[in-house]
Amino acid sequence: MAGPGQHSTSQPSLRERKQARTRQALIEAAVELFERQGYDETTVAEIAAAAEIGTRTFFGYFAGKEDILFPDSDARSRATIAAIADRDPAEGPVDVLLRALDTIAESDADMVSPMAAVRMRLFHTVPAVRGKALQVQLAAQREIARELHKAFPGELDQVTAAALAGALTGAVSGALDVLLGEQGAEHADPAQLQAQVRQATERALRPWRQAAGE
Amino acid sequence: MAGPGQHSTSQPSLRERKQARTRQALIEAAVELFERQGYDETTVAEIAAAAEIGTRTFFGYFAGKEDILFPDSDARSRATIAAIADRDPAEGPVDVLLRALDTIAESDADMVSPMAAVRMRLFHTVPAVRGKALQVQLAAQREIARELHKAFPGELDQVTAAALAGALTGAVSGALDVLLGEQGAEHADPAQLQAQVRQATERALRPWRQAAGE
DNA sequence: ATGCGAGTTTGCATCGAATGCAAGTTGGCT
DNA sequence: AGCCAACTTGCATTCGATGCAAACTCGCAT
Repeated sequence: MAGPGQHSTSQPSLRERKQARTRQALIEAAVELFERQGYDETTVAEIAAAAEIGTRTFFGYFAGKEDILFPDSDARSRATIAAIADRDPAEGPVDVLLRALDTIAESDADMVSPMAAVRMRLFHTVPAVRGKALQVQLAAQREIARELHKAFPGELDQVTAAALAGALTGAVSGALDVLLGEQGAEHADPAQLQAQVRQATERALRPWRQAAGE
Repeated sequence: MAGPGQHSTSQPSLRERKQARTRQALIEAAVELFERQGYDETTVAEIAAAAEIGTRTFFGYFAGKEDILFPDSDARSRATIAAIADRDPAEGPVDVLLRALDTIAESDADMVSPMAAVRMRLFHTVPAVRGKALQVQLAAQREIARELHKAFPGELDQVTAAALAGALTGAVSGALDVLLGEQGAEHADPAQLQAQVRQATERALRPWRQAAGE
């Protein structure tokens, strides 16, 4: 093997601390460079050099150039799954998902990170980044579908659970696509943004509230 | 410019016929090679050679290696837009979308093409192909959202239209992902496959059907 | 029919992402 | 101290993708 692998749940060793620092340095260097020169104009070699590691080593930390824009890519699905986990017995599937959506919007520090802005701009301009982002979304959607089916075995079979998960992520990303795609998205008020997403999603999923069980 | 560009609506000239043949030859050669050797093991040079054109010329016909798996990528959005166009005045947004999705599921001859099978297998194994497929889907979704908003200006603002388009396409693709993603999808005969697609779509859209008209 | 010109094809050179390989180097642990 | 495994790094290589300039082909007006 070539690259570092994540480790135990115990105290971080010197090695792990160093790797974490290197990883962070890579991310910051990349964001900085992407912002200044653009994505295609920045080479992996430059990023590695800026983080003071060998070019070859970069690929030990990230599988590809795009991947550096999606560290902790499964944060969203983890949050959703957590929301599903501690659900109220009275809640229906759609209620749980909408609550998860609220939870994410509140606790998601990623919406305001400097990287998020860069990522969003590159999403609209660089096909490779768009492709990667959509793959991350699909992975999350699949994970959600699986947990959803596990949490509501009687109510949702696998296909229906997948449909619901797809409907949720599709609705949210669709709304965000419009809200953030328009110019001036960077100066938007997060709270108002969330309200709009919430409202649009709720309307799109409304039929599921009653019809969830077949 | 380097590559050929599509032409008028009139009679296809000799030039255009040749290009169409070359394009088709490229597609068939690529599918054949992908099938036999796998995607990563097939180089663009091989595809071009099999179609008897220079390697450089390939990129005049397709922007990248993945793109050859998605010719006529906007067929779906065109069909949807057509369905939206000739809607009944009494139909609501959901009704129109449901009808559009039905039309697509039925008239989509692409589901049984030899390429479709290869494409589906590669979707699950090759990240680049998966990314491209998702981008095509997103493009269609956006187009649908735009037309939907245009068709129901008073009823649907842009955000809601996008959320609705995302929810429906997400639900269908989510259901298909589960139903066709499991093993054995490749060995099913076309008729059975088509039936499965129909069933998945049906179940994914059921909640909206029951609540249609609102 | 002839020949001009736009549209195409192609080879060549180049760049950059990505990977295998084979040393080196470093940190963890006894 | 010293071994072992994990990690780093450079080197060579493959392949996708693009710019460039020279050939070539077809459509069309004369």
